[in-house]
Amino acid sequence: MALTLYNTLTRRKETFRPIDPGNVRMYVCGPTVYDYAHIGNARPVIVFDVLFRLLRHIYGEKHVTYARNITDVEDKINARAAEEYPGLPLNDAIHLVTSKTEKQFHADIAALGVLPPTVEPRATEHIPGMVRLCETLVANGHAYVAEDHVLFDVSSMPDYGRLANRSLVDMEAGARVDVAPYKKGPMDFVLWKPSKPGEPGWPSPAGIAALGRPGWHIECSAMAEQHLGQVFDIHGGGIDLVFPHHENEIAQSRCAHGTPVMANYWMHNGFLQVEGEKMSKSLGNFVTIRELLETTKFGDRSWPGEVLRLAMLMTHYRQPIDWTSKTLLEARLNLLRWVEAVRGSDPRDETVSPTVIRALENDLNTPEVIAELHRLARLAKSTNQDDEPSSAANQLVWALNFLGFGSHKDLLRINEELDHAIDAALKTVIEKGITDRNAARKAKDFKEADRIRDELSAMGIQLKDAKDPATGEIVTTWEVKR
RNA sequence: GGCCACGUGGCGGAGUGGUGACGCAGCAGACUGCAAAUCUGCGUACCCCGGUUCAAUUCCGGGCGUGGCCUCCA
Repeated sequence: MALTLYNTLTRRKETFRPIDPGNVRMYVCGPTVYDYAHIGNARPVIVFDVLFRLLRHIYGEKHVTYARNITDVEDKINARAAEEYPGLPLNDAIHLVTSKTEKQFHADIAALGVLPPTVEPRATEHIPGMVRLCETLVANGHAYVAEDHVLFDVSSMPDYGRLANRSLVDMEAGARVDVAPYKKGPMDFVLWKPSKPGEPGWPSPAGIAALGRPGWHIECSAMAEQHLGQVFDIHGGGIDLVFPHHENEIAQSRCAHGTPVMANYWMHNGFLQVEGEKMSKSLGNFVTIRELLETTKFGDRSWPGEVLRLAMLMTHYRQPIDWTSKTLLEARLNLLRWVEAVRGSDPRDETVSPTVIRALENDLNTPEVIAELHRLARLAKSTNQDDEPSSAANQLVWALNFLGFGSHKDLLRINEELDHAIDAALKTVIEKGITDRNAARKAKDFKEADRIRDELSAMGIQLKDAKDPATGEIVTTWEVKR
């Protein structure tokens, strides 16, 4: 089956046909680095990581270029820098904020099993490209200079609004923004603006004498052009970026290059809510990736990155997702189950279940993938040899690996973390309890056996008795209560 | 006000013009000294009102509800 993707441009699922199968190119809007990434930021990062992995599987690792940018010039960064380092020159403070935040971001998403993109361009390293775009747009009549700003003239582009599916007339009718007096049209947007003294500034385009800095959208146009070319295959991001960010990127790039499209396929992940409400600092439900990984702030426990990743993939990427501790518990339970199913296996020949690939090829239907993982786990744990448990376990290992949950070894480590993360002293107590209890059971002193079991249970340790299928002996294991 | 999504069983969550998602919870059986765990099996659904159709949860129209965008936002 061919890869099919939902395209926001056409509002339907389409067969994916790359411009050049030898170099499939994808751009995804990355973070603006001024603060810890929150769990909503993690969604596109994970979703497009899955797509990246799938594209590499289909076209070959060397034939996919994935660019995910870092925006390190922006008003919020300036504000944060001034606030955090009031004693430093602004530009030094900005550098501290952006480099620190970028490091945090990389550490956070690495914990989520996200592969590094092929290139990770920074906005500040692409200022000349932005200046050139401005120059071109002014020269060809799509932009104009006013009060040291360069503004895009939306009336110069007949199909402006096509991605967001709205006409200029609609937007102006619904406008509720004060229009800057120097704008020709109310929807015109800034490509370049003057810097205030002390702010980061670069030599301006189009004969503007004052130092300036880029507007919000231009950085993506410049970085995409440099790393992927004027027209490329896939452009992704959160659905809230459709308008104005992506619409304006399209306007700038297409009008500068004279191309009918910027990217052939536009993909957008759905919005994330937290416990049924919009995530916001004022509601107090704002939650960062790092808090989920390292603190017990959400759901009274910390969560391994694999659990967060799975929770994100349990809902289809275009659907809204409600981020709840219940969802995380369910993800954790599923993961434990799968890890248990592959624990004793010895995976060799790499075979990713065709069902998994087929489900992903259908517009990244990860819930269907998860159903297949459950099926494989059931077979792997089946006692019926006709089900070929070892083959199923092997497939499960490779499917999980393919989806970014790590190698077989990593999976066993997850199990250790989720199940046996307990200090050595307590482990000794548990082992002794099991030995004593089994002795008591042999002596038919069930009162004593149950007392030991209850005592461990009160400590949060669950004993599990299982029959060894070969010998018929009862083997007792334990886990931290789920 | 304009535009765009979404509304599936107790819960989460796929999908489909006519029969099965899947998971959790629940119920039953096997196992167990009894439990738990595990294994096996089972049930219940498609917001409301019209329309199209032999047939609609699925397509179309209207309504209601929730969310998003129109201003920084993944």
